[in-house]
Amino acid sequence: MVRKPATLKDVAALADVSRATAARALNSYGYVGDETAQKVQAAAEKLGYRGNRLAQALRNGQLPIVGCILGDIQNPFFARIAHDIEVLARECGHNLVIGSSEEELGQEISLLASLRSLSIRGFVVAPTSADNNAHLQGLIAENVPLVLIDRVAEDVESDHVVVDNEGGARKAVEYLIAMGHRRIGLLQDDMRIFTSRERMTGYRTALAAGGIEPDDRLIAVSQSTVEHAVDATIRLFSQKMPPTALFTVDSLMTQGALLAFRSMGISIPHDASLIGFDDFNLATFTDPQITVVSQPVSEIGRAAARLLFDRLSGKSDPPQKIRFETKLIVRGSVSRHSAG
Amino acid sequence: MVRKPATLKDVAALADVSRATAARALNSYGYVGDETAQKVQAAAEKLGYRGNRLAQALRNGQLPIVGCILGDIQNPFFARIAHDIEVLARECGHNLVIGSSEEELGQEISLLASLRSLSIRGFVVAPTSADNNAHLQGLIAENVPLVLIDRVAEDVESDHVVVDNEGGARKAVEYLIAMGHRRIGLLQDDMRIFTSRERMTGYRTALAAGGIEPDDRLIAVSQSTVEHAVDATIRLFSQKMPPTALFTVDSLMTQGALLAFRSMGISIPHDASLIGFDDFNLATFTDPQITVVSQPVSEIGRAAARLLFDRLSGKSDPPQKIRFETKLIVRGSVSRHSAG
DNA sequence: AGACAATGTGAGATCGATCTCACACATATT
DNA sequence: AATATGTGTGAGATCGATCTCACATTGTCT
Repeated sequence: MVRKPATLKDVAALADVSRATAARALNSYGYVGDETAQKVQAAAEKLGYRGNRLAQALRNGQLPIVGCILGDIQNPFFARIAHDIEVLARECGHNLVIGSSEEELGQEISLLASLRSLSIRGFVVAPTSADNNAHLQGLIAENVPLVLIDRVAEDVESDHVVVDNEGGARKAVEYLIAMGHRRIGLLQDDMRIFTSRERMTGYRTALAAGGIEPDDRLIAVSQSTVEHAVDATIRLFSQKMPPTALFTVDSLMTQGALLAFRSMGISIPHDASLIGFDDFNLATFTDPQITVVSQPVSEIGRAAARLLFDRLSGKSDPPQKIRFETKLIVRGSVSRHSAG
Repeated sequence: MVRKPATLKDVAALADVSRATAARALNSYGYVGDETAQKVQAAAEKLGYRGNRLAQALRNGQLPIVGCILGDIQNPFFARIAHDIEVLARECGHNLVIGSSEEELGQEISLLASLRSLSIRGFVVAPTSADNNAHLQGLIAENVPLVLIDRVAEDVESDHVVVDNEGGARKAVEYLIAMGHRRIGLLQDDMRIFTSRERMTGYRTALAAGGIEPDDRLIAVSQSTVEHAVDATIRLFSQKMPPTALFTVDSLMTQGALLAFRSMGISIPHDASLIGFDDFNLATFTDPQITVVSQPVSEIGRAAARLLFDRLSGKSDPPQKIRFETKLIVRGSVSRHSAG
């Protein structure tokens, strides 16, 4: 009952030619007689011959698969990117392996090792850590195509696609300052993460430009999930002198902050103002709608995939560094603060 | 500059033993002398030997990868499932290849063919079509482990994990009827999709039980994206006699309906009532909060992965069919309709 | 002493596709 | 007639890991 898939040998036997000839007929290279070619085609057809990509890959050293290591596919930002990469990979005859690092460096490393032993052709990685990247340097050293996404890793000379995190954060905080806020909270990820560092820098730069003394008590760190962000927000706003405005560094955190505010009875924008980094589907469904810094999510995955497939098809330019602009989208979650 | 990864041959050469012995030492089977074993270990260590999973797979016929073909990773429902499967796969030493069928049967078929030629060990599939499934039957015939998810395919005898779609839809519509609605709209997917059929059945059953004549003009079909759902909702509610309540069959459609209502100036629940199938993150962020039929999303992926890995480890029970219950979560998007 | 296990090791086949090489036969060129 | 060129085909090596088998070398038991 358990049919094995047909092999080239089977096809060759049925067509009564050698394996070499069968291969020539099916891949159309070298000399093959018309008649022979047709016999082989017919035999292949009849047996439903598909070829074994594993064997092919072993021979030529590479599997037509690209790997993608992201923080978490459940984050809509990464889901969108994964989707776009998959579409382009499919167009290029490749499949996509996905792994979540869950923002753990160890997991990122072991995932990468596991995928490398598959002789995968190339990788798109959103590195967990900005500076601990021997594993990525290893890829470069062995000439394995790599595109970094969303985040840059120091000392790793590869293509990358990022957005202007610092500028985006700066715009957000400058806007809050312009609206009269001076106690501006920051809800951010782990500082190992590149985007977190950059957004933090933007935050500090804007504060400095506004002549505001930074205050560590206004900064909360949390994992990038709705649940953790809720807790962090509650901690932040339970202080004696809570912030009057909050800047959150990604959309899951923005959602967490919203939930926290609701549970604490803090009304937006009356009791506190809010700006989030990264626009999200439902930012306009809330009342008021949420003011955000948006990034061109739909471009990032496509750009990364394009860079990767350029490399795979042999391009060997110096590493390309793409940086997309961010945009402040003013909605209704920030109110003017009359200085106290 | 381009180091190739070390092979077993390299290790054997460095340890000054044969390939066979090196393999025995590294995989600990057969007889190997202690001293020899250590020499080999040391050599492997030194060369950073990793083994080539491709070659291993070619030899034993299977690659430690499972494939996952879903409608669209961007749908949070599928993203969650993909994530849970990936976690379990990782625990079992497997990687995950993801493909989006984009609800196209042709794409599902070609994706599956492509993954099969990789000698992937097993599949989790959310089949696009309820009845056109020769490709899935082919898997079963060749004894490739397959778990269907979210949807069942007729005549495919395999494990599956679904939810009680019909019951969920029935509960939703019964609730609307109990609240006095009689012109109840349905916004659904393509009828090829299994869940769509079942939810439609639930809808009809509830109407029949309530003594309400079904009316095709109250039923709109749309692809499962926010954008398409917006259009479909607008068409539905632009009629002379629009519905007084709407039941949407998934969370993206629910979001689309919300957007459409807003753009049409229809206020919920005052001008129209709304229930969605599948709870979503932000259903409680809107004002009013959205009443939904929830399904245990976090269980589905895990259950499917467990079934798959049970098969992979040799279990050969008759196909298991898991069906999770759904639950009506009453929030604020349905109002009592005083019959007109 | 001779037979028989237990313990170690290596040579070579295997998985499936591809590619180099050598060989066959035709036709064309001097 | 002898050499070159063009076509078509098959034998066998290769990719890397694994596994069967055969062959050693010990030690143990009658």
